[in-house]
Amino acid sequence: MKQSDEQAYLASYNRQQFDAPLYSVDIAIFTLHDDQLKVLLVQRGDFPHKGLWSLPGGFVDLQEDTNIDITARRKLLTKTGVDAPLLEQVVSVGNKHRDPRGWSVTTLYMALIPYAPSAGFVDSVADAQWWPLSEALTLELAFDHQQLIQQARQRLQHKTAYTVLPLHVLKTPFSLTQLQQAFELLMDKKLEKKSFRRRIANAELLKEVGEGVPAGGKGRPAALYIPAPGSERHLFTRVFGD
Amino acid sequence: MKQSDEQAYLASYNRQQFDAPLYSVDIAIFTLHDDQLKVLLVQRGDFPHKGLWSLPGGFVDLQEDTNIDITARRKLLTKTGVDAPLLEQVVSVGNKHRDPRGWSVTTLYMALIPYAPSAGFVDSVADAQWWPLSEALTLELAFDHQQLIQQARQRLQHKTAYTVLPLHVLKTPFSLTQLQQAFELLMDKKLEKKSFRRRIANAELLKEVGEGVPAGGKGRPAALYIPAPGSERHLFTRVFGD
DNA sequence: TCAATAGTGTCTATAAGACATTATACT
DNA sequence: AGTATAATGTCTTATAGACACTATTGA
Repeated sequence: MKQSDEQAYLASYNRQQFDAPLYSVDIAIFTLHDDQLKVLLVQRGDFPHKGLWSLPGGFVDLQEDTNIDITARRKLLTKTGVDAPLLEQVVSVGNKHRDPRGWSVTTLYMALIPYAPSAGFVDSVADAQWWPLSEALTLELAFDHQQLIQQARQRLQHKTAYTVLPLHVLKTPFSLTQLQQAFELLMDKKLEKKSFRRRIANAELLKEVGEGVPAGGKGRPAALYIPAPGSERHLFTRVFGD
Repeated sequence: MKQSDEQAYLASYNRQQFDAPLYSVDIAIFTLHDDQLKVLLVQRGDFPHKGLWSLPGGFVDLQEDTNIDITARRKLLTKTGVDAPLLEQVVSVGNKHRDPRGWSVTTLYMALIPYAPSAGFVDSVADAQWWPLSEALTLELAFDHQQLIQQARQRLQHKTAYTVLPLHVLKTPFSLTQLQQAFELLMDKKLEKKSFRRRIANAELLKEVGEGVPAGGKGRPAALYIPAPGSERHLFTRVFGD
């Protein structure tokens, strides 16, 4: 009978009975290009804030989406043409004022992808564009997306110090010099070459797969590597570059 | 005119026009008591899952709450009598199946508080109770709260390795032995006494404020400490107990 | 003096910082 | 040979682990 009480309650439950906040997801996708950290923005085609640049994102499709990770991936794909298999949740922000339509909550995701494969695709979407982060930080963005970008960037910087997150922005195979440059750009900090290589070598995260041309086309050829399986989940017990 | 277009849009915007997920916050509050990590649970008085134990939490009050942190703090206070000034966001979980009423998103918060001050208060709220974590993990809890507790516990354990989170579960003043016990219980791992004390001393996080009785009432009295201002934000560059 | 708890000394192991040196390619 | 880039050697420094030792209290 307790069981049937619950069923009666659910049968008569009306989701619209209580006023609820708007709920959305937003995605900060970063990449490296021209020795710069770039973020993908889309120009809003609808109100509110029509015409302003913003993070890709949007509302949950209650029929199609089974969870919010899927919502984030779908929104990113349809709005920008970019597919990011590894979206990481950063934070949720919810308050009365961030959206002119009223009380609103968003869950912010972050991801890193190599530049080339997506660039072609993105270029075909007229209103999606990679922005150098330094420029993006000076734009007037929709909603509180300026702050969201900064939170994502902070998480990025922090996590780079004890994970191998930068692996995700490189096309494979890559050289150790390229990997170090990726770390340096994501951390916004120069690293000692020897320390860097020791750390990577000791962790046994990479597989050597041959040789390639050096950076700049001159000099000694560099050994090339691909990530070893499971390497993305490696955690260092000591932060880097302190 | 672009401005007035936007205003016309907002004036005619109907929040109920699109079906939205339910949105709630849930809070996992931990404390230490009887040498055990405990979590605060409330017994559900309403459907769904009436009668089951659950994390305190609930829906946003669009009139009263200005942001979700405030929602979390208010829900915790009204449901359990506990006021936690430092709620930390853990993760948001949203999917089609976690709530029988349909698509639902929750933002999970976590906090640590000293046992005594709240315990009295909590005891007066009939349906709120501290549970040893080991027991809580065997209970049938409402919704996906079993998994939420585990995620909060994991974050707790992880953060204890590079912050001074355990400071928050102690009544001040405390001895270094008590502090070490707090670390050990939160990390679920024994620590070397000398390493622990060296680490704390080097970080200059504590202020000595006298002497007190030793643990167990026997033996040499222990020096007592309080946290120095700003110590809660200290980050170690090397994880502990590895 | 013994038991119990608080606190210190000291040696080793690990990994990062600094920076000099060697290696391999192209012109 | 000269230059550019890749890769390594090695000394110093910082901090954790291990564990023995001393210090201070009450019974």
